[in-house]
Amino acid sequence: MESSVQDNIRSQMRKGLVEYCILNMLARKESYVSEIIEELKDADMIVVEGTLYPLLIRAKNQGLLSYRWQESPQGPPRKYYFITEEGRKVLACMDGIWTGIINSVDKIRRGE
Amino acid sequence: MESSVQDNIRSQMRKGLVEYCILNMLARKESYVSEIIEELKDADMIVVEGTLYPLLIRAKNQGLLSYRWQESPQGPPRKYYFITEEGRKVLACMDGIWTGIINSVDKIRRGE
DNA sequence: ATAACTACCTTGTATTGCAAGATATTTATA
DNA sequence: TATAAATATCTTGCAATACAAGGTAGTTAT
Repeated sequence: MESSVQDNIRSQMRKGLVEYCILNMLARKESYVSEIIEELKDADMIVVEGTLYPLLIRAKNQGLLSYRWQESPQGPPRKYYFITEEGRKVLACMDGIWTGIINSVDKIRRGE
Repeated sequence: MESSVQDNIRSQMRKGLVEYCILNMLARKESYVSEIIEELKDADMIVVEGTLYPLLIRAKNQGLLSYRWQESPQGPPRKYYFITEEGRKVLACMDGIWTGIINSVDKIRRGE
Protein backbone atom coordinates (compact mmCIF):
# COMPACT_ATOMS: atom_id res chain seq x y z
CA MET A 1 0.00 0.00 0.00
CA GLU A 2 2.99 2.35 -0.61
CA SER A 3 3.23 4.70 2.32
CA SER A 4 6.27 6.95 2.40
CA VAL A 5 8.45 7.55 5.42
CA GLN A 6 7.26 11.16 5.36
CA ASP A 7 3.56 10.30 5.51
CA ASN A 8 4.23 8.07 8.46
CA ILE A 9 6.23 10.71 10.30
CA ARG A 10 3.50 13.26 9.81
CA SER A 11 0.97 10.86 11.28
CA GLN A 12 3.16 9.84 14.21
CA MET A 13 4.15 13.36 15.14
CA ARG A 14 0.50 14.19 15.64
CA LYS A 15 -0.21 11.45 18.15
CA GLY A 16 -1.74 13.07 21.19
CA LEU A 17 -1.50 16.49 19.64
CA VAL A 18 -4.94 16.19 18.06
CA GLU A 19 -6.51 15.91 21.50
CA TYR A 20 -4.68 19.04 22.59
CA CYS A 21 -5.99 20.95 19.57
CA ILE A 22 -9.55 19.83 20.09
CA LEU A 23 -9.54 20.75 23.77
CA ASN A 24 -8.28 24.16 22.71
CA MET A 25 -11.08 24.59 20.18
CA LEU A 26 -13.79 23.41 22.55
CA ALA A 27 -12.43 25.67 25.29
CA ARG A 28 -13.41 28.60 23.06
CA LYS A 29 -16.84 27.35 21.96
CA GLU A 30 -18.85 24.14 21.83
CA SER A 31 -19.00 22.28 18.51
CA TYR A 32 -19.92 19.03 16.75
CA VAL A 33 -17.82 16.64 14.69
CA SER A 34 -18.31 17.97 11.15
CA GLU A 35 -17.69 21.52 12.29
CA ILE A 36 -14.62 20.55 14.30
CA ILE A 37 -13.17 18.82 11.26
CA GLU A 38 -13.78 21.87 9.08
CA GLU A 39 -12.10 24.22 11.54
CA LEU A 40 -9.12 21.93 11.95
CA LYS A 41 -8.80 21.79 8.17
CA ASP A 42 -8.68 25.59 8.08
CA ALA A 43 -5.63 25.40 10.30
CA ASP A 44 -4.03 22.78 7.98
CA MET A 45 -4.55 20.06 10.60
CA ILE A 46 -6.40 17.33 8.71
CA VAL A 47 -8.34 14.95 10.94
CA VAL A 48 -10.89 12.33 9.87
CA GLU A 49 -14.00 10.97 11.54
CA GLY A 50 -12.41 7.67 12.49
CA THR A 51 -9.91 9.64 14.56
CA LEU A 52 -12.30 12.11 16.07
CA TYR A 53 -15.18 9.98 17.32
CA PRO A 54 -13.09 7.66 19.52
CA LEU A 55 -11.12 10.66 20.77
CA LEU A 56 -14.25 12.55 21.86
CA ILE A 57 -15.64 9.46 23.58
CA ARG A 58 -12.37 8.92 25.44
CA ALA A 59 -12.21 12.55 26.55
CA LYS A 60 -15.82 12.41 27.70
CA ASN A 61 -15.17 9.23 29.69
CA GLN A 62 -12.20 10.94 31.34
CA GLY A 63 -14.45 13.82 32.34
CA LEU A 64 -12.68 16.37 30.15
CA LEU A 65 -15.64 16.92 27.82
CA SER A 66 -19.40 16.69 27.98
CA TYR A 67 -22.09 17.07 25.32
CA ARG A 68 -25.69 18.01 24.62
CA TRP A 69 -28.02 17.25 21.71
CA GLN A 70 -29.33 20.03 19.53
CA GLU A 71 -31.70 20.10 16.55
CA SER A 72 -30.11 20.89 13.20
CA PRO A 73 -31.62 23.41 10.72
CA GLN A 74 -31.40 20.56 8.23
CA GLY A 75 -30.58 16.88 8.77
CA PRO A 76 -30.37 14.80 11.95
CA PRO A 77 -29.68 16.34 15.38
CA ARG A 78 -26.14 17.29 16.30
CA LYS A 79 -24.11 16.27 19.31
CA TYR A 80 -22.44 19.41 20.61
CA TYR A 81 -19.35 18.79 22.75
CA PHE A 82 -18.10 21.30 25.29
CA ILE A 83 -15.20 21.38 27.74
CA THR A 84 -15.64 20.78 31.48
CA GLU A 85 -13.88 22.42 34.40
CA GLU A 86 -11.70 19.32 34.71
CA GLY A 87 -10.98 19.63 30.98
CA ARG A 88 -9.79 23.19 31.45
CA LYS A 89 -7.39 22.08 34.17
CA VAL A 90 -5.94 19.34 31.96
CA LEU A 91 -5.71 21.78 29.06
CA ALA A 92 -3.67 24.18 31.18
CA CYS A 93 -1.35 21.31 32.01
CA MET A 94 -1.07 20.36 28.35
CA ASP A 95 -0.10 23.93 27.51
CA GLY A 96 2.95 23.47 29.70
CA ILE A 97 3.80 20.12 28.19
CA TRP A 98 3.52 21.48 24.65
CA THR A 99 5.72 24.47 25.45
CA GLY A 100 8.26 22.14 27.05
CA ILE A 101 8.34 19.91 23.99
CA ILE A 102 8.88 22.89 21.67
CA ASN A 103 11.76 24.07 23.86
CA SER A 104 13.35 20.61 23.97
CA VAL A 105 13.19 20.16 20.20
CA ASP A 106 14.59 23.62 19.73
CA LYS A 107 17.53 22.88 22.05
CA ILE A 108 18.27 19.67 20.19
CA ARG A 109 18.02 21.30 16.76
CA ARG A 110 20.43 24.04 17.81
CA GLY A 111 22.86 21.46 19.17
CA GLU A 112 22.08 22.02 22.89
CA MET B 1 -1.05 1.09 38.07
CA GLU B 2 -2.20 4.75 38.44
CA SER B 3 -1.23 6.63 35.33
CA SER B 4 -2.55 10.17 35.06
CA VAL B 5 -4.07 11.77 31.99
CA GLN B 6 -1.10 14.12 31.94
CA ASP B 7 1.50 11.33 31.87
CA ASN B 8 -0.32 9.74 28.97
CA ILE B 9 -0.55 12.98 27.00
CA ARG B 10 3.14 13.62 27.45
CA SER B 11 3.92 10.17 26.11
CA GLN B 12 1.55 10.43 23.17
CA MET B 13 2.65 13.88 22.12
CA ARG B 14 6.14 12.54 21.65
CA LYS B 15 5.21 9.82 19.17
CA GLY B 16 7.36 10.28 16.10
CA LEU B 17 9.03 13.30 17.60
CA VAL B 18 11.75 11.21 19.21
CA GLU B 19 12.88 10.01 15.80
CA TYR B 20 13.06 13.60 14.60
CA CYS B 21 15.23 14.57 17.58
CA ILE B 22 17.58 11.66 17.10
CA LEU B 23 18.05 12.33 13.40
CA ASN B 24 18.88 15.91 14.34
CA MET B 25 21.48 14.80 16.86
CA LEU B 26 23.07 12.26 14.55
CA ALA B 27 23.13 14.82 11.73
CA ARG B 28 25.58 16.78 13.87
CA LYS B 29 27.79 13.90 15.03
CA GLU B 30 27.73 10.12 15.28
CA SER B 31 26.86 8.61 18.65
CA TYR B 32 25.88 5.44 20.52
CA VAL B 33 22.84 4.64 22.65
CA SER B 34 24.00 5.60 26.15
CA GLU B 35 25.43 8.88 24.89
CA ILE B 36 22.29 9.69 22.89
CA ILE B 37 20.16 9.12 25.99
CA GLU B 38 22.38 11.41 28.05
CA GLU B 39 22.23 14.22 25.53
CA LEU B 40 18.47 13.92 25.19
CA LYS B 41 18.17 14.08 28.96
CA ASP B 42 20.16 17.33 28.93
CA ALA B 43 17.44 18.77 26.70
CA ASP B 44 14.72 17.51 29.08
CA MET B 45 13.64 14.88 26.57
CA ILE B 46 13.71 11.64 28.54
CA VAL B 47 14.04 8.51 26.37
CA VAL B 48 14.72 4.97 27.55
CA GLU B 49 16.58 2.06 25.95
CA GLY B 50 13.42 0.16 25.11
CA THR B 51 12.38 3.09 22.96
CA LEU B 52 15.73 3.83 21.39
CA TYR B 53 16.98 0.43 20.23
CA PRO B 54 13.92 -0.44 18.12
CA LEU B 55 13.88 3.11 16.75
CA LEU B 56 17.50 2.94 15.61
CA ILE B 57 16.98 -0.45 14.00
CA ARG B 58 13.91 0.81 12.14
CA ALA B 59 15.74 3.91 10.91
CA LYS B 60 18.67 1.77 9.79
CA ASN B 61 16.36 -0.59 7.89
CA GLN B 62 14.78 2.41 6.18
CA GLY B 63 18.23 3.56 5.10
CA LEU B 64 18.18 6.73 7.19
CA LEU B 65 20.98 5.65 9.51
CA SER B 66 24.02 3.40 9.37
CA TYR B 67 26.52 2.32 12.04
CA ARG B 68 30.04 1.15 12.74
CA TRP B 69 31.59 -0.65 15.71
CA GLN B 70 34.23 1.03 17.78
CA GLU B 71 36.26 -0.13 20.78
CA SER B 72 35.44 1.55 24.08
CA PRO B 73 38.11 2.87 26.47
CA GLN B 74 36.37 0.70 29.06
CA GLY B 75 33.64 -1.88 28.65
CA PRO B 76 32.26 -3.63 25.59
CA PRO B 77 32.52 -2.11 22.08
CA ARG B 78 30.10 0.63 21.10
CA LYS B 79 27.81 0.77 18.09
CA TYR B 80 28.14 4.26 16.67
CA TYR B 81 25.17 5.35 14.54
CA PHE B 82 25.48 8.05 11.90
CA ILE B 83 23.06 9.64 9.44
CA THR B 84 23.05 8.75 5.72
CA GLU B 85 22.44 11.00 2.73
CA GLU B 86 18.91 9.61 2.54
CA GLY B 87 18.54 10.37 6.22
CA ARG B 88 19.48 13.99 5.63
CA LYS B 89 16.83 14.30 2.95
CA VAL B 90 14.15 12.89 5.24
CA LEU B 91 15.36 15.15 8.06
CA ALA B 92 14.95 18.20 5.84
CA CYS B 93 11.41 17.06 5.09
CA MET B 94 10.70 16.53 8.78
CA ASP B 95 11.88 20.07 9.51
CA GLY B 96 9.05 21.30 7.32
CA ILE B 97 6.52 19.00 8.92
CA TRP B 98 7.54 20.10 12.41
CA THR B 99 7.34 23.78 11.50
CA GLY B 100 3.92 23.18 9.96
CA ILE B 101 2.64 21.45 13.08
CA ILE B 102 3.84 24.30 15.31
CA ASN B 103 2.06 26.79 13.05
CA SER B 104 -1.14 24.78 13.03
CA VAL B 105 -1.24 24.42 16.79
CA ASP B 106 -0.50 28.11 17.15
CA LYS B 107 -3.40 29.01 14.85
CA ILE B 108 -5.76 26.81 16.78
CA ARG B 109 -4.63 28.13 20.14
CA ARG B 110 -5.14 31.71 18.99
CA GLY B 111 -8.60 30.83 17.70
CA GLU B 112 -7.72 30.80 13.99
C1' DA C 1 -40.80 5.75 -2.95
C1' DT C 2 -36.32 6.96 -3.61
C1' DA C 3 -32.17 9.53 -3.81
C1' DA C 4 -29.10 12.92 -1.72
C1' DC C 5 -27.35 14.96 2.15
C1' DT C 6 -25.98 15.19 6.75
C1' DA C 7 -25.09 13.31 10.93
C1' DC C 8 -23.93 9.60 13.91
C1' DC C 9 -20.65 5.45 15.05
C1' DT C 10 -17.55 0.88 14.79
C1' DT C 11 -13.94 -2.45 13.45
C1' DG C 12 -9.44 -3.79 12.29
C1' DT C 13 -4.66 -2.53 11.24
C1' DA C 14 -0.17 -0.20 11.72
C1' DT C 15 2.82 2.21 14.46
C1' DT C 16 5.17 3.84 18.47
C1' DG C 17 6.75 4.45 23.53
C1' DC C 18 7.66 2.07 27.62
C1' DA C 19 8.33 -1.30 31.50
C1' DA C 20 10.83 -5.04 32.52
C1' DG C 21 13.44 -8.03 31.53
C1' DA C 22 17.96 -10.81 29.27
C1' DT C 23 22.84 -11.24 27.42
C1' DA C 24 27.72 -10.08 26.78
C1' DT C 25 32.38 -7.65 27.47
C1' DT C 26 35.78 -5.42 30.36
C1' DT C 27 37.92 -4.31 34.66
C1' DA C 28 38.65 -4.21 39.50
C1' DT C 29 38.72 -6.84 43.73
C1' DA C 30 38.60 -10.51 47.14
C1' DT D 1 40.89 -17.92 40.03
C1' DA D 2 36.33 -16.44 41.05
C1' DT D 3 33.19 -12.81 41.49
C1' DA D 4 31.14 -8.45 41.46
C1' DA D 5 30.45 -3.95 39.23
C1' DA D 6 30.12 -1.20 35.36
C1' DT D 7 29.06 -0.57 30.64
C1' DA D 8 27.22 -2.11 26.55
C1' DT D 9 24.11 -4.53 23.65
C1' DC D 10 19.12 -6.19 22.64
C1' DT D 11 14.10 -8.42 23.15
C1' DT D 12 9.29 -9.22 24.60
C1' DG D 13 4.76 -7.90 25.71
C1' DC D 14 1.56 -4.24 26.54
C1' DA D 15 -1.00 0.19 26.03
C1' DA D 16 -2.27 3.91 23.30
C1' DT D 17 -3.53 6.59 19.04
C1' DA D 18 -4.44 7.70 13.91
C1' DC D 19 -6.55 6.08 9.98
C1' DA D 20 -8.93 3.43 6.26
C1' DA D 21 -13.01 1.57 5.32
C1' DG D 22 -16.76 0.42 6.39
C1' DG D 23 -22.06 0.77 8.60
C1' DT D 24 -26.65 3.10 10.56
C1' DA D 25 -30.14 6.61 10.74
C1' DG D 26 -32.75 11.13 10.34
C1' DT D 27 -34.32 14.97 7.03
C1' DT D 28 -35.52 16.90 2.73
C1' DA D 29 -36.26 17.27 -2.17
C1' DT D 30 -37.65 14.96 -6.40
